[in-house]
Amino acid sequence: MKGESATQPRVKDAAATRARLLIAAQELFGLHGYAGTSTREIAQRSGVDPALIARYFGSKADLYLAAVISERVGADTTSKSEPPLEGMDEVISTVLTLMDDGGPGPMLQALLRSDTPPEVFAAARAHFARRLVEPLEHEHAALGSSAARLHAQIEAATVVGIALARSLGWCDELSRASRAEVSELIAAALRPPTT
Amino acid sequence: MKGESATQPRVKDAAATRARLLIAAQELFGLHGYAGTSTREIAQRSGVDPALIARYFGSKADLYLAAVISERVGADTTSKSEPPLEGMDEVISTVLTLMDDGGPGPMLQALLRSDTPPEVFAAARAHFARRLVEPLEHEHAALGSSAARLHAQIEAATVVGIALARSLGWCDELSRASRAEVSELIAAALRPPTT
DNA sequence: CTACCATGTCATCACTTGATGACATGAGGA
DNA sequence: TCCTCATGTCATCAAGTGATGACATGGTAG
Repeated sequence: MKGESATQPRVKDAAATRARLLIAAQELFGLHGYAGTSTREIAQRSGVDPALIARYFGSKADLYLAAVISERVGADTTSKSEPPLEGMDEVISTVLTLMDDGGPGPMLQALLRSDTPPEVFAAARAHFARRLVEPLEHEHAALGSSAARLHAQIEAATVVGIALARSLGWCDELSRASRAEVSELIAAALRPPTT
Repeated sequence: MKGESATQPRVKDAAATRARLLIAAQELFGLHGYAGTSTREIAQRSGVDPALIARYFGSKADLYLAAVISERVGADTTSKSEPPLEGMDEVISTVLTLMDDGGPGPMLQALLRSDTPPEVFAAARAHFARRLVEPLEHEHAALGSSAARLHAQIEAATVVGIALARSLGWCDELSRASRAEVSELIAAALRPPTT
């Protein structure tokens, strides 16, 4: 019996330190990207010795990969189930919310930057397709729309573009507008012909 | 009379070296961002000694700033006139074309990355507003649309988002689609109510 | 109790970065 | 011609990078 309580931090707990590193990595990579984040920063933020990154993840690139893969994008990653997003409105509000909270996130950073290791980029791409494009594609398919995939990809890119512009502060009005308001506008812009 | 011909590279020509540095900086910063590009890379690509960056621009950050400011986004910067883009269609095709040619470009890189020096970010923001948002805003205003500014900003973000997704290879179908096709789809998505 | 091994700490490596100043060179004026 | 200074070259610095291996420590099995 281990006998440790969850609230009291155990002095030596490999799983916990690994998790702390992963969380800090997600936050920092999500904010500053791969090249813009040093392993020492990650270690400091998580209160862990830098050398443990090598022990638990192998290298900085591997840690980045782990951060991208285990990132929450609209669903829990803790539970394997990850209920998929259910349609345009949910995709929009999810992306806007996540972006407001923690910036672009590792997945988007990986997609936006060319300093991303190819492995990581592929993983991020797959993530993007599965969490954002697929729900939209299913919605299109259900409505009998033609070229469902392409339209879904365009919509996903639109949502991401607007969320980026808003949360990174490219435009005054857009950044000032409330999340609900922006949600409304995106939905209106993307859904005129149907219904 | 200097007596040099334009085609023959002069052995010592401050203006030419400065220009070469600036062009290389625009290309590399546009591809790999600020932190992802080293001064030595820029120097090597332009065939110039790294130390001259300091001489001609002061520092890496200053060079970045110069690269952003003097970047072409849909118009010549060489001539002060810079005829503004004339409407949605022109904005779309311009952004798509520039992105296909040279990647996101310094301005977008500056907007996308948080490692951007504040000065540079401000300059990029201004550039974004002037070259992309304003033309769209005028179009809206001309049509008597309400909230012209906000709508213009959303449209600009949409165009940029889709262009990013397409040129960076986030989605298969979107990246495979021809520029004309994508142009068409964006225009169709953004212009349903009017006309 | 003791010995072992997972866990954590520390010093340090080789390398790259941006930046600086001393020096070489060549063009143009006196 | 010779001087001068803008221009270009080079060696080098201090700081920071990712990574590695030796060592300390403490929980736990025997």
